[in-house]
Amino acid sequence: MSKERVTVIDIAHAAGVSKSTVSLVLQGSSLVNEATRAKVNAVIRELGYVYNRGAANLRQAKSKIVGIVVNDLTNSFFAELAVGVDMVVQSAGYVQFLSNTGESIDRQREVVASMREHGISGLIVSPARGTEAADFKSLTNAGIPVVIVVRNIPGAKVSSLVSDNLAGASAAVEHLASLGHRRIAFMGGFANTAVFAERLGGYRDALAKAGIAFDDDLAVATAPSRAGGVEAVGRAMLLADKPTAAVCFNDAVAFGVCDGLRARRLEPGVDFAVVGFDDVIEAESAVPALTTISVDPQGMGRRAAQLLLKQINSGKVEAEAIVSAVRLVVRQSSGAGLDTTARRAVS
Amino acid sequence: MSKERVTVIDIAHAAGVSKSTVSLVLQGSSLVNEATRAKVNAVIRELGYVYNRGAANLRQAKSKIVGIVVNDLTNSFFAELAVGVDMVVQSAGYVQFLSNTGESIDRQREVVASMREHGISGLIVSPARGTEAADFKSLTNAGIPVVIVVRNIPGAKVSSLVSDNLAGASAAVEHLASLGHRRIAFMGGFANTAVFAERLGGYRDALAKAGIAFDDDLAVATAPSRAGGVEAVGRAMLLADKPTAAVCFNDAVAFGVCDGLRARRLEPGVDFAVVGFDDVIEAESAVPALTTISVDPQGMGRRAAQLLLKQINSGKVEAEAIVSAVRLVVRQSSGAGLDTTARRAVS
DNA sequence: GACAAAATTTGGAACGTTCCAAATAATCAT
DNA sequence: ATGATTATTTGGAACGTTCCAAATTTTGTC
Repeated sequence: MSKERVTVIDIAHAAGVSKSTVSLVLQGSSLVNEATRAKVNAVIRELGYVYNRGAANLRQAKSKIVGIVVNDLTNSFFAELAVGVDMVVQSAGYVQFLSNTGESIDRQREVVASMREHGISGLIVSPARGTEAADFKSLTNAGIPVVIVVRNIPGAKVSSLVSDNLAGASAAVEHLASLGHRRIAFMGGFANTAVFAERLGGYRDALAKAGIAFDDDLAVATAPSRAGGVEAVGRAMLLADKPTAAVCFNDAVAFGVCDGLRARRLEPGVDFAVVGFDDVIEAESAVPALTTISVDPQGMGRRAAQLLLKQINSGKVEAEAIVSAVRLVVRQSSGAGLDTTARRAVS
Repeated sequence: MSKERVTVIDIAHAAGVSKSTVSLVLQGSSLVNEATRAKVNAVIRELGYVYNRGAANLRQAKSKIVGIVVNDLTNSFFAELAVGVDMVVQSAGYVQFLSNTGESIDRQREVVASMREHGISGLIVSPARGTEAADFKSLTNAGIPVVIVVRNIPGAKVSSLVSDNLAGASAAVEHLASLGHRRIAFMGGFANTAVFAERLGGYRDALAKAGIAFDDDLAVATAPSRAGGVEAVGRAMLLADKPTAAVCFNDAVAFGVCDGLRARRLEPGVDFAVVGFDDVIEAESAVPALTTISVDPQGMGRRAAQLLLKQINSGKVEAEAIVSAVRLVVRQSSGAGLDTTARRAVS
């Protein structure tokens, strides 16, 4: 077994029909007679035929393949985003190329080019830092829809789906202020990214609205990781006028901040309030459970995929910019009592 | 711009050569004259030609595409595994289909079939629970190499790459026993999986070797997640004769155990020793840093990919079973002092 | 300048599908 | 039965590449 590939012609011979008829059956056409359809299907099973999509694509030039490239799959936010995409892509009968760039622009360029050669009919990308609008020009010129997620690229004429970073950070600050905090830090994140700028912007806005002066020392930028959170809390606690609360760039940073606090014998949620951003799955089961801004990465992945599929099917590539609503989820880490289910709509 | 696809024939015309010559240039053949090569390459750039791998595959039947399917991308162990695979696959000029099954056998069957139709030339799979040896028969019959990772499937005639679960759990127990613990629990994991059986086996072996009787109450099976860890510690602490240490099914469980301990005002690494399994990235930066069995998922991903590529290139599909060595990484959570770098080879 | 040898180039014929236009078969109304 | 409809089936000709065998050009030798 396993010598030659079984082809549509083999099926045709064995079933005593023409290859055209077999093709019709394959695509579930209603033109073909019920009896022949059954016969052909039987032979297909019997000979163990497997459809060759490559050949089909060659003829029809529309491929049931999409690409997804993320900047850091190691980060569970992006892993969940990918899972969300996977879900809808899969049930639409598509299959996805997935690649990780690890923030490398070069890798990103390579994998996008490679995916293009392989004939993707759409691309979802969470761009590496430093990606420029021009980097997707060639795709869009070819009429291949592109959806940018998470990080927006100013000036790119493609669809985007980002979360409402401004409103989210703003709500976090407002929440902390309402609990009486005045020295609220902003911790973590690389300063030269759009997402950072937006979240920091929301933080400043809300501070102003609460009548609290912005203090440059309280905005401590570090890597957007758990280790970065540890570092941030270390730096902030060196200040003469220490903060009593922090809104963090993301949940990973927030977990790091909790770690750093405990290393200093401070109990997060009791001695110091911390709010995260993203609401990754661990946020709920951590101790203390993390108060955070829920952006539902999996949902974002699903929506991005739906948007992409819509564009693929509708032929026209009309850029659409969606900002995804976000909500504050109050849990223990901000010290606001034990009601895990309290939630407030934000945007 | 962007009306018709630019093809090899267009290039040929524009460069004043035949399509065969263009094809030769494309594959970097040494047969073609340096001057013509330059000319052709210039035209290729000028017209913005993009190679159509689908068409090429059709002719040559070998595809520069591999598939990877994992059972839970949300789990950072698997996300890292995927990143490892991605790295070597990418630099070998391949591109990968990646799909998540979420432990669904049906999804797994579907995506594998779909990938097959798309012409993958190899598959790496971390099988969903309940996968049977027969499920990959059709792939291997067609001469497509398959590498099973993480969870072995008894009886499957394909290559596998799993970590040395027995030696790992054994080393963890030995470590705890050497610190004076006698009531050592085994926490987390679904009881009906091969990995669970192996780790529990290692636990029992080491217990016996240390002259400690196995106590059924101390083996508490739960979901292999953070929440499962919280649950496990909850159940164990109900016992009259409480444990003083635990080796956990994996790091996620271990983190949950730490959470659960803290919720009971016990400090992990001080009042109770915990050892994880996997050594995910967070293990190092958590507080307390987690003593764990390092299996280096990214490294496993890389090795799996290398093994697969080797098999793809060598044509022959000779099943190979690799068990990947594992080592104990001693950090704070087991209460063995503060030397983070202490490490011991295990298998 | 003629011949052989080496280097380079080149037309088809694949690869496995889908599509089109046209052929054939079945059904219907008269 | 007969012609008109309608339902089904069917041969090529694509799609964009690679491969083969053969043709052509260049180079080398005497």
